Amino acid sequence: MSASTPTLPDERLRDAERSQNTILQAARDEFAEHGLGGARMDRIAERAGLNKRLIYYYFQDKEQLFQAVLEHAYRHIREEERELKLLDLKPETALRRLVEFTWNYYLEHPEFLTLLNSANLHRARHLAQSQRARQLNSPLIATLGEVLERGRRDGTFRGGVDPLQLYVSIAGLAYFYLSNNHTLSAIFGRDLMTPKAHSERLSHMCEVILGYVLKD
Amino acid sequence: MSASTPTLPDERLRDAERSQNTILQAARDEFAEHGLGGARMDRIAERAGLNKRLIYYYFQDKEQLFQAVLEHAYRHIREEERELKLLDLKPETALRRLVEFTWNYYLEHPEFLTLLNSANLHRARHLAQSQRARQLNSPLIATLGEVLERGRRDGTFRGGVDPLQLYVSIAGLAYFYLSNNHTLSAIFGRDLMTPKAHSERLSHMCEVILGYVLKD
Amino acid sequence: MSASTPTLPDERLRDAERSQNTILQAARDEFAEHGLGGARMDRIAERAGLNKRLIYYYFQDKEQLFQAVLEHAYRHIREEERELKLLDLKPETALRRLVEFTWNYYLEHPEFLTLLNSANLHRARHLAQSQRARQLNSPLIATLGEVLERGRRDGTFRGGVDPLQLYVSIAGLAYFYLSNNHTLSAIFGRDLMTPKAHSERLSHMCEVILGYVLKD
Amino acid sequence: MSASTPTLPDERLRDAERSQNTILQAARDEFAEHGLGGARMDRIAERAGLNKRLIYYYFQDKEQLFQAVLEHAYRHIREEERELKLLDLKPETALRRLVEFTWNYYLEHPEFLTLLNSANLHRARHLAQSQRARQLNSPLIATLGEVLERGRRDGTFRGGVDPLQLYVSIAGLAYFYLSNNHTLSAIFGRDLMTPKAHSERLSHMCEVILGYVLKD
DNA sequence: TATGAATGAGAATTCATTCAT
DNA sequence: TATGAATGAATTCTCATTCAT
Repeated sequence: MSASTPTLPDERLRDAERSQNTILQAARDEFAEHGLGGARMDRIAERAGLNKRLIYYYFQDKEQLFQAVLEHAYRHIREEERELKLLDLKPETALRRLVEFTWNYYLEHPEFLTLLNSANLHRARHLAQSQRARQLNSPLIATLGEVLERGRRDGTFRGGVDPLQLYVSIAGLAYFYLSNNHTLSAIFGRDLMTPKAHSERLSHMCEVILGYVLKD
Repeated sequence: MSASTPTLPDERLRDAERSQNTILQAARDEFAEHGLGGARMDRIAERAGLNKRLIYYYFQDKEQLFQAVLEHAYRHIREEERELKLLDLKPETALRRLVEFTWNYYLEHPEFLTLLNSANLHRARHLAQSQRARQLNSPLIATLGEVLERGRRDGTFRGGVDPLQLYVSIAGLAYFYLSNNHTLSAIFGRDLMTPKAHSERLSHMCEVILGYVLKD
Repeated sequence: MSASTPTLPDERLRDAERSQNTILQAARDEFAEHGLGGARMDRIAERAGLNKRLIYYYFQDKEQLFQAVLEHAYRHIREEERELKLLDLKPETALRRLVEFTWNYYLEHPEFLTLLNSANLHRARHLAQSQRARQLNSPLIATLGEVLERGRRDGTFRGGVDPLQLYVSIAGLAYFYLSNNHTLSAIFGRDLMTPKAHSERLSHMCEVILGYVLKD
Repeated sequence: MSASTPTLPDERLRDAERSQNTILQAARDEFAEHGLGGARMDRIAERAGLNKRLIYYYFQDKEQLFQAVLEHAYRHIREEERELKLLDLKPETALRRLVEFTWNYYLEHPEFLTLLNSANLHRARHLAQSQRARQLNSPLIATLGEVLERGRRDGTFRGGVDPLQLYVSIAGLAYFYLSNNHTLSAIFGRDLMTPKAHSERLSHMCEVILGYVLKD
């Protein structure tokens, strides 16, 4: 039946790719929910609705699967960052946009945060082993440096700001709030995940970052 | 001396307590290094130099052991925070001191960061189940609020600063840098853990936080 | 023959089924010999000549394995009971045949007795949880009732005999002798398991039961 | 305080004896509820409200504790049987009384049934090792033989009845009903443990046994 | 007599992974 | 490409028992 149609090879390829993607998403969710140590290959197969053996067929083992998931996650955020086109905006707007983007991305992709945590728990060896690690090296720091320089030149920004430090700060302001919201909520008894709380946090972040960079 | 004295019963007590503390420290290290899912009860016993069975004797199971470790870690940082005596200092100094303390504590207690990560991965259920959770609720936010208020009144600080937001920001600036240093280093190709890098980060944090709070 | 035919998939199926049956028999023997509490999963695997993991693969855990064994045992005796075709015999012969069958079945299936003991020690929760419990409800009581009624009508049997009471009595007469033969032997110093003793017991049982049911 | 009173040695002895009895009762309940394999020394200590070490002090190990429990149980039923004074009654009354006693004893001492089951599961090796085993050998069979003989002589009983067979039958009629009531109830869907059901069973038992022994 | 601390051997169960088709 | 069957090495947890006082 299907053997007689010429589209088979392509279809098979597409099926193969689709299977890999299904596995990748299932794995991402499982790793995000349980961490690398707590993730179960059985559950990944179940989530994917595919045979467990297939995971090994495509990804060799749990470690390499995690690595693939991690690469995927990085590639995704990098692509979105590229879409920002910060250099098309005036420096202050660009910076504000970066802060907003970072906040919103973390908010909408909580799995990214836990994946990062897992990666760091394992001392980022999955990135070190990744041949694509360099591709993950975002041009964002360079772009941010250019934004800061332009701002300094047009007099709106102070000078002497290290773009890497600034980037880490922007990320940290969003990350800690979202990644640790469970312990924070438990201890301070305040729900940090309401829409109102979210918008207050974003305002706060903008004030802190722009207050630091803007001249007077 | 103690061998001939009636302190023997006490020593027995002390042994039990010492064993529990030894287990607690070993568990803290193991959980910090491998996360809750990756930690091994065998290794904890080995680290403690005690029989594995004893862990169950004192802590029932892995979950409750983790909970005890977490409570312990929180109690420790809360005690240190209390020592800061921020209200004895003038507001600007107090704030700077809090930033420095936070940075140094995280730097010297990397296990605290990974324990927090694990706790959050499990949605802080170990804190939720802890009857001491409330005691962990540090008076720090209230103290910080008082510092901010004093600064506002004496004209050095701006008004309208939410102490919880500020605390989360201070923590976040330190936390992200240290907790994620492996992925950051891997991706940006810069060693963030040299003494020089550390002192630069602390300077940056102070500038950001004080720049935000100080008037003009 | 089968190796060259398209029955291969079937063989695979048969392997799974065969493995499950092998496990079931090994488990039955182990449970019969040591009770539920004393049975060892390791030994079951060894008896079956299969990997221990496979037991969990097919039966989830020890409890469900026991349940499966119990269902199996009941199904088996019920099938044999059905073969008796008591309604094809005249009442007295039918009753005698039931007594003989019960005695012989218990004698030849000592594992059935200990399985029942284990099941009762656990308050029959394995049957309560069994969805097939009702299927195990043999039509024997109804059949026996019919036999008793026919005997009453043709004047050989007395009336007013509760078939359930009678069934329990028949079973009890055989069960206690065989199930408790070790303590009985130890205490009364008489070997109850010689062929002669067996045939004497069966005679006694027939006399008791038929003496009770037969008119004068 | 207590060291100065002369009653101390006695008191201590009495305490020792009391402790042993407490342990014995706790053990009996635990073994009855869970069987030998399922019983837990920890739970026995807990039930007794005494330190676990003390059990070993008095009973050496689990096996010997079980043996002691078993001996105790046998001694108890034998004492009660002796109280029956069957030889003071006329044969028919004596036999009826034995049936009633057996039923009631099993009904009021369900632990005896499960202890017997455990003992038999272990092939009565605890009785074989017991030096008191012979003492457990009840004179009941001899007594029952005498009752039967008297009945035969006075023309109320048939001859040729083996007292051991009869005793096993009496016990079996009660035992199976009570010991297996959980599986019987589950399968036949009839509650066998109501007072009404109990009295019906006892009537049935008397009819069966006396119907068998009484002439015509 | 009595007890809390400690232990080694084992027991159920889990998990990543491979086999065979 | 896809899958159900099978496995060995852990892993958590349990249990009877002993130590030390």
